[in-house]
Amino acid sequence: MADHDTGFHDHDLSAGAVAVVSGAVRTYRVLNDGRRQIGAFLLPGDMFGLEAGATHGSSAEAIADSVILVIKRSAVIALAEHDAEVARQLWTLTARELGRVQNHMLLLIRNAQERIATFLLEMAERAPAGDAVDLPMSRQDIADYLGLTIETVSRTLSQLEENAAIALPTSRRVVLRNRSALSRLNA
Amino acid sequence: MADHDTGFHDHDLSAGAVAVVSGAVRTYRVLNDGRRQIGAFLLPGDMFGLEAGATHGSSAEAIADSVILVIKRSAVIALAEHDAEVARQLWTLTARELGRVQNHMLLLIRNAQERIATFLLEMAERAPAGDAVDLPMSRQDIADYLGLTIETVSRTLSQLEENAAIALPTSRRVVLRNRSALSRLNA
DNA sequence: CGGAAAGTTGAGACTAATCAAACCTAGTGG
DNA sequence: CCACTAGGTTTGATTAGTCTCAACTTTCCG
Repeated sequence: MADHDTGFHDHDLSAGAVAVVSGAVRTYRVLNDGRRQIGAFLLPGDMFGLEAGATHGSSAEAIADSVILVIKRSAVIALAEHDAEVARQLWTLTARELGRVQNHMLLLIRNAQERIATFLLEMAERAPAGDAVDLPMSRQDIADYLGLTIETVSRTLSQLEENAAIALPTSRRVVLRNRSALSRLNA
Repeated sequence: MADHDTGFHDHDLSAGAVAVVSGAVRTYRVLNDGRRQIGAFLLPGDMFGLEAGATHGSSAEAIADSVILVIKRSAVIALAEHDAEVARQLWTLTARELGRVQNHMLLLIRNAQERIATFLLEMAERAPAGDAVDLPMSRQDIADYLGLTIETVSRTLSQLEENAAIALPTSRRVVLRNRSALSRLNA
């Protein structure tokens, strides 16, 4: 029922769902005109692809060296046919994902500073602990997640650094210096 | 298990879900700063509020004179405990809603013309038939659904009328004159 | 080292928001 | 039946925020 894979690329989720063991994965959809919208960043412990019969054309892709568990969706669904508890958990999983996407939608009607602030707080929440966050993704990924351009992402991070809300020891490492300032932006 | 109500106002969905019999309903969330995001417009036959344990603070509100069925969520969930078919349908419902929200999210990263065009095609698809669409909602509702301002909604509709893509006999009535032009905008 | 890729910064263009005024349209009361 | 009003809508002028295009800087790796 489960298989594993390392550093996989461009997995279309039609056959299987994925569970991230280590590393990081992005899920995304591509519009006709080439624009890419990243739906989620998956960190170790996260799963994706079991939620819907049709996860609506989403694909998944490793960002960094990752260990991934690929799960045959058909097997899980067959299991749910006979086990009410599995069925209930699938529903819960889908409902949770729905809530996450609804929140992400609210993010997209806010301005650049608010989006970045929310993103940083979100990542910090999921990271081990403390105020230092290691971002596994590129600026382009952040941009596609937040509906912005790389330039705006970069500029906004620089602004937050000037305001002493964060520090950027390296481009992939962010230190939250003033969480309440960030929270104020997190409407 | 079900009750009915006419012209209801401001229903918070925590206790019950709703099914629209006639009229129209909007579902929405309000941000801390007062901005409102409309999640969906419900037309006769549509349901809402059974999807998630927590539909994440959404409320529902009638737009026009409506007949609404209010459903006790707890009753449905109790039913699903014992009936696998009901459970499966709840899951399907949630999955479908997830797909809808994902599409709505993609809408929000597009420009005003594209958002309006997509919205009009979406409404036309759900309306009885033909090229004439009666919008049950105000410009403010459309704006809050699309993440725009009323002025931009109004201006964009006027532009589409100038381009002969649509006609606006009255502000609430839209005639699709050139669907392919609208579809071209619907990336 | 040296080159390529990723990230940052700058200047200008462009889209949508904001602020403000004018314009319907549907009710209301004279 | 006709002004009058109130709400929603449209239009206009200006501003603010983000994108685009371009140059420059840093980091990563051979």
